[in-house]
Amino acid sequence: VMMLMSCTSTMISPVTLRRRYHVFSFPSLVYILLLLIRWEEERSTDGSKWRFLEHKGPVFAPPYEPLPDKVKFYYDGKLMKLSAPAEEVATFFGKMLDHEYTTKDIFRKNFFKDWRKEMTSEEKSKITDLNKCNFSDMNEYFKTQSEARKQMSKQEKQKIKEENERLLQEYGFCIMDNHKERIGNFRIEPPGLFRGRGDHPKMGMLKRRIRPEDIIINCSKDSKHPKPPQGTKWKEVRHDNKVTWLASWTENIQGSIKYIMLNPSSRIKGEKDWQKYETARRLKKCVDRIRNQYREDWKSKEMRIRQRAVALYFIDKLALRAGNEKEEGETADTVGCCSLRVEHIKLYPKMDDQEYVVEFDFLGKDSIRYYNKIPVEKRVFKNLQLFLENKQPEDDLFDRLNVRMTSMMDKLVTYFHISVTKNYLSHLVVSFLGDAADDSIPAKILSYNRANRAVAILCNHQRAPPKTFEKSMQNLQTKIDEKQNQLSTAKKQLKAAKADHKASHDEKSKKTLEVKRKAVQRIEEQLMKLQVQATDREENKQIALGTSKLNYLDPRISVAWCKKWSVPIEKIYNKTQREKFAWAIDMAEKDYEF
DNA sequence: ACTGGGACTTGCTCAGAAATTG
DNA sequence: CAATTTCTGAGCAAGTCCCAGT
Repeated sequence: VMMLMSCTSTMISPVTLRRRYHVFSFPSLVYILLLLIRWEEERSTDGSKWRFLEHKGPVFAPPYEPLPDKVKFYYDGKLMKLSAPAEEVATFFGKMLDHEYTTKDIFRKNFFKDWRKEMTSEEKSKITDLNKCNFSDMNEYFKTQSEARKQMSKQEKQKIKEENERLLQEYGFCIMDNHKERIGNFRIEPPGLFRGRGDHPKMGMLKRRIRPEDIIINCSKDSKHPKPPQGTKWKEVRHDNKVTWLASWTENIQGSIKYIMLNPSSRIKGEKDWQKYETARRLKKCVDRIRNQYREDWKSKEMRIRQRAVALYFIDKLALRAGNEKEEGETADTVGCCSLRVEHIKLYPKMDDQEYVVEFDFLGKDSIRYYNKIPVEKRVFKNLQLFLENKQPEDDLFDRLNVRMTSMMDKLVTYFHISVTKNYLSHLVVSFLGDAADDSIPAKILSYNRANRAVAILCNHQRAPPKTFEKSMQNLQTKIDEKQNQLSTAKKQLKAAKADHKASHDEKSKKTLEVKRKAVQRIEEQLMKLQVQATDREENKQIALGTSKLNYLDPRISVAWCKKWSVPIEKIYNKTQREKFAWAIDMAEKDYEF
């Protein structure tokens, strides 16, 4: 713990992230002026996040449009006209008829309960059984509608696009400390049915419509405050520069607060991101000592120290999440390291040719299954046996341990989670990204993706193989075969051309020879590209790369790697990603070391 | 010291855009 | 050019962590 504290105390001094603003779309003189002054400034030390903040407030969901009369609803086979509020909620369900959710008992039960609350007393007395409700006409209607939307003419589509663009220009940006910044989510979430993931006890509940009266606005005192829609009022307007959000409201399912915040490309998010990697980098310096320490702690007299040491070992080795406690019955039953229960692990003193194997099987974040078998050190194994003694399956594995047992524990776990995993992961990448000297660009990118994949696998970022995977794989294979045929044809032609040239030695045959040679080369390149693509896709079948690329890999490593091997940055980051990582692209030189 | 909840990051899903193919 | 496949971003749920109040 002391080691960690000494690590903490060398915190980076109040962030000074240099940021250059290359792009301005704001057509005002002010911004042209700002463009000329390259802006580099100190952040304050008192925890304030900004000095000036001005925005136009959120965009609300469009009001409910009642269904046309031709769309019918039947209860128990009989036609029924619903009141507008009841009808609106009914349409939420009607839209989802094809979704698996609507077959789930909990979903149906929760929906029905909340739906009844919106009914008139007359409706309430009639509609008592969801199974007797017929939403199929509604469902049909919405399908037709979306079909119609797809069939719209180019001009109509263009018009919608322009309208969206206008909304984005008006509400999608704010001014924070002299800069125009993109807002992440300026639209208020529309009403609908809550779609919790996994076995969520609240799935199907009505997510109510948010009104201006629910919204707290946050902006500078001296800014032009956003105007609430005509005839309405904000819940509150405050001026809190210790936080980064522009607006917030309380959601009715869990009672938690939702926010309107800036886009990842914004200064405020970029700085935070940069800080995260800097913390991880600093941890690199003391990680060895920490590892030695927790190994020592496996022998501690105190049970809670031993539990902590084993938990840390898991987090370190397997990149498990910390596992905060959560309220029972409020969310799906998922766990992380510290909240593992006896039922989630199995111990095998011997398994095949390995000793001391621990088998993990539990639902983690988003109810994604974590399944893993790993051999551990004898001492860890013995400790685990000890922790399991006299316990029921539903008891906590680490019963003496609480993520927040002490503030020290907080720090420790925090460090491990954000640092060790991430730090370690970045290391992994470095080693994977090591040598790419004479590979072609596609081959280099393959090796980049492999490094990315290694991280994703460690973090258990799985995905279901895409529905069309097999087919698209086959298509690719066909293409490869075709290319191969093409290649052999081209090679034959080349050979013929060579012979021809040898025989005649004239200019014309020389030219043909050159052309053929080029053709072979080109086809070979194309073939190679396809083969690399096939390998990449095959390896990527069950793994989602996005999250680790966006949140765990220090972008400066990627950028440096690109510079070092002359891989264009566009090959690994798309436009949005380049915006998010602008700070890293600006900062990292080819010799950057994590 | 403890705890509730506020703030912010992470991560999945799906619709629509873009690219590719026939 | 339409049909199909792939990619991208928006949307929002679900985590983590920290701070303020007791």
